[in-house]
Amino acid sequence: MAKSYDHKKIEKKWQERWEKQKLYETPDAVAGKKNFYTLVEFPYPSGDLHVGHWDAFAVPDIFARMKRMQGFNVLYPIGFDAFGLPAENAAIKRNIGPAEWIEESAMRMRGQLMSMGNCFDWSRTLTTSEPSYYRWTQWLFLKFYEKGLAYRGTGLVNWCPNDQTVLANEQVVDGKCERCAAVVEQKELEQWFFKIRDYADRLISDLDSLDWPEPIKEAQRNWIGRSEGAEIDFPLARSGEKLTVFTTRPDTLYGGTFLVIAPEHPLIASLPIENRKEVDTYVKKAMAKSEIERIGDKEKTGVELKGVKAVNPTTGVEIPVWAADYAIAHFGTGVLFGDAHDERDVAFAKKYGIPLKPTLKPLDGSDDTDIKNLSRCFEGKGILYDSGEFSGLTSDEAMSKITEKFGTAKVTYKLRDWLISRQRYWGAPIPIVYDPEGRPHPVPEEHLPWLLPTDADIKPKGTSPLGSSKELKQRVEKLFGKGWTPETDTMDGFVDNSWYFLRYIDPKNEKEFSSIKRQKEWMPVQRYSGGAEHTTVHVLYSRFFTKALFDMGLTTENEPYKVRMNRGIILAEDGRKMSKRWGNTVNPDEQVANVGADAVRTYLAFIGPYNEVGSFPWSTNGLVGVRRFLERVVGLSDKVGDGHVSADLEVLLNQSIKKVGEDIESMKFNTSVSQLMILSNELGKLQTIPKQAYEILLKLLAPFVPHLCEELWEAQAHTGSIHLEGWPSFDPSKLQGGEVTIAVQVGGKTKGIILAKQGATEGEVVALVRADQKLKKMTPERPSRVVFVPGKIINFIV
RNA sequence: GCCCGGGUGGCGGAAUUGGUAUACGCGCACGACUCAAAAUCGUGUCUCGCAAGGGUUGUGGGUUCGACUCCCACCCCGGGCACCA
Repeated sequence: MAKSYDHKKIEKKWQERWEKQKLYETPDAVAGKKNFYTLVEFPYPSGDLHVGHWDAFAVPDIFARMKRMQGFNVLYPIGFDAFGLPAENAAIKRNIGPAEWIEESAMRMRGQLMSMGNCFDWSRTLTTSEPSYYRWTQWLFLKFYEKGLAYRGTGLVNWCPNDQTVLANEQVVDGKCERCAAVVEQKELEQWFFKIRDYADRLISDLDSLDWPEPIKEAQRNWIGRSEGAEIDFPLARSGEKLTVFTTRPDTLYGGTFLVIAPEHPLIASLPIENRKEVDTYVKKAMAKSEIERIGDKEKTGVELKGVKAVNPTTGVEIPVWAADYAIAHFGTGVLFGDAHDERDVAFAKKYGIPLKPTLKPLDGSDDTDIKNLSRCFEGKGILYDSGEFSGLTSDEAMSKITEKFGTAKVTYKLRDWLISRQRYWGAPIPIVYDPEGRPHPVPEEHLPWLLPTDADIKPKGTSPLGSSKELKQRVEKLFGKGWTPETDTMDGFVDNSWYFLRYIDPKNEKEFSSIKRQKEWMPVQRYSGGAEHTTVHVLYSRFFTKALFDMGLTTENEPYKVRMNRGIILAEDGRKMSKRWGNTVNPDEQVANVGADAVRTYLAFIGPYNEVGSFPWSTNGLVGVRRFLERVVGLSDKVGDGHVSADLEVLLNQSIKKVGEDIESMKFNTSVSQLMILSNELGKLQTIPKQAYEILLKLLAPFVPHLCEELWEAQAHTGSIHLEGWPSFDPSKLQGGEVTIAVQVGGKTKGIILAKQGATEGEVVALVRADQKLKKMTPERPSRVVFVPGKIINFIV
């Protein structure tokens, strides 16, 4: 009869005791222990924890706990990402103030987080919307401003008509707002930006040295979108002006028969255009289109800038200039030359009857009539002709030579500077004030935190809510003088969370945002896991922050995260995404009430490989299976006694210690759980379970099942916490028993297995096969060859 | 279109990195216990075959004594970028 397993009682008991004993408070340094920083993305206070949160926080806790047992001083912190759109929208939906909402929901979530039984150090917790935190967000803004990395710029920006604010490029997914899915519009506005583009090269090249999964690196490279090419000046005929184009294919320059300028290009306004009215109409129409419409429109449109002629610098030929919306204002120079070796240029030229001039033939010398008569567009690299002194060269040879003669080598990026202004209330106020002439000035440090006023009308209405605050207006006039006005935009929430990991390690510091001393003790983060959707947003931004601060001497690291991992997602039982709309959500609180936090944690660990991004359907049956496993472990304790550890059991114990430890280290929790099941199944077969063996099982299981293992450990007459025990070590010489199984093959096909003593020679194994009734018949008597892999395979080749 | 992953039972997934494919769990079937059911325990469970045997890791080829693993071509799924010059 198995002992009862009252998870509610056990989990409550140990959570209280841990808190009382401050078991998980992490000192900055412990003699004889190395510091180890492991991090998970902190939640925004949504009011309720869902299964995804359990997957995000309770599963990596297994890793943190093993590291603790392995003798590291482990920091596993948690806090709330409380500023920003999600939190504010949640508050507005419930019709209460964001500050109240944050307080209320953070309190409830804290309780839910506690129920996971994680080894979070709550003494270091932080909330980004608290003045003690955001004063440092503002301080960092001022540092960026000082270094010219924060600037005010005018240009076309993404505008979400639903959230009533501008958005960074990273927050626009397929032309829609990532939060509310409204189609994003383009607006010409003056906004604050961070110069992340200055770091584009380093953000790419430093990836090489990082031990990160390739897909994450690749996604960042794609996002930054580095292109090498050349800038080439095309002088305008009968004018001192010129248009500069960017191209990645300077080898086709001789065939450049027209220029294309982006409709939004500011230069259009100043060019001597004869058909000004027509052009202006086109520009207006193009700009009214959303990004989605523009991309969706396969048909290219454009208008010729009559009266404007550019000169191809290679030939001196005058060529027409067109405005067309397939040219993008913010890529390269916003101007390109059209030629016969680019599909888009050819399609455009054919539509409008612009002449084309092919200048490349295939490298292999194959027939190129179809290319010459323009029935096929050849985009590859080839051999040049009709290209002056460069005729006969290959594209690769010609590119650098033509660049040298007519232009300058240049690198450009898809990445745009980070737009950080938000026309919303719930964010850190940008610490800038304007003098009566409208010039910006930083708010002096002594006035930080530059408090978010409480008297503003927070409803989003397209202009910054802070503009409605009398208190802020008066504050500015009082401090700076009559006619001075405040900046009324707040900062993007992603600014707050670009540096939070540096605050956990020095959370109470009132003099610095994060001291170098603490950074030296803790940084870099050894393991960082989070959602795949943050790859080109938060992860990129925080890398940029770290690098910028590193250059200012404010951080010790050039890269914040030693290892970054993206987590998969937990689907509903029906294989779809969990959604209130489908009514298929799983409430973790209910599951915890039914089977306990320990079972839920272990089930999520068991569901699939944590180190791979996948989608895993929830299975209540699977959860029950894990609960049964834990009940069996409880049942085992009845049979624990002073038994002798057999040779076979010793091998299994050593194998288990190795497997479980290694798999936790690489976040393959599913296979460590499987090994623990194997071990406990084997122990269950014994009449008496040696105490020593049972206690090894408990220690290996403790990171997964922290409450129950503590209870069972105490029942074995221990007074200290199992979580303060050392992680078991294995003896590499005892990973194999005296006997090994050897597969017997004929021509590579397995016919059976044979048991041989460890270290058996080929002759001995052959003799065993000959002695086996069944195998004797199947194996050739006179094989042409025998392949023998000691301890593994004997292969008879006919 | 370019670039990353991936394709293994009814399902989630294993496979010591070239060496017994399908571990572990779920589900299912049968049995034990029970008046019965649930729970629990036991046995079985890739496939064809009564068996002896044979076949099987998306498809087709190749390398090798031996391929889920390496190479080539193709198909499909997931993800990133995308009128980026």
